[in-house]
Amino acid sequence: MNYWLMKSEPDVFSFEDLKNRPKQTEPWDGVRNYQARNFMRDEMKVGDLILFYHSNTNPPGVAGIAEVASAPYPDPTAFDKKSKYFDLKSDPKNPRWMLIDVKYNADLKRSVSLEEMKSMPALEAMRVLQRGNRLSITPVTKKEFFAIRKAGN
DNA sequence: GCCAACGTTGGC
DNA sequence: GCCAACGTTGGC
Repeated sequence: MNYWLMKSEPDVFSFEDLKNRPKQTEPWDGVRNYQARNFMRDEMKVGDLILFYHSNTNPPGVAGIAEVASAPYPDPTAFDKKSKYFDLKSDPKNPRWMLIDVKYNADLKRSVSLEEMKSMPALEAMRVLQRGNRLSITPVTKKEFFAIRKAGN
């Protein structure tokens, strides 16, 4: 079992949006960063738990818990000329962009803000708190995951 | 809206 | 293969 943090701008797709989906599941499309893709393609397994993080909002922070709900498969938006994520260079026979489905897992009683995360000793080495970090998907240690879940419950 | 950080692109 | 230019991310 691995643990992850995934960023989303709540104006675009929020934790509540995920919860309100008919199957509480959403394909994590539009990722166009190779490191993030590699995590989805090579390392994320069904049942892995995810800290669903709201970025570009006030305040930023972890809004809830999600889980990995599928094996990796090609991102269909890469082949859709009308999509803003269309990628001419992604060959359907050899897809460049892979994704997994993300599913609602559990609410937190309250969000855990970035500011609060920065104050928690258990999160000192957490990747998303390091300076200049922009990666939208990052691995999280078990200790970090449970420290945040506990703070929000 | 600013801007630091950082990934990608493309000329050479 | 270098690196300048450019685009994006995301906190503030």
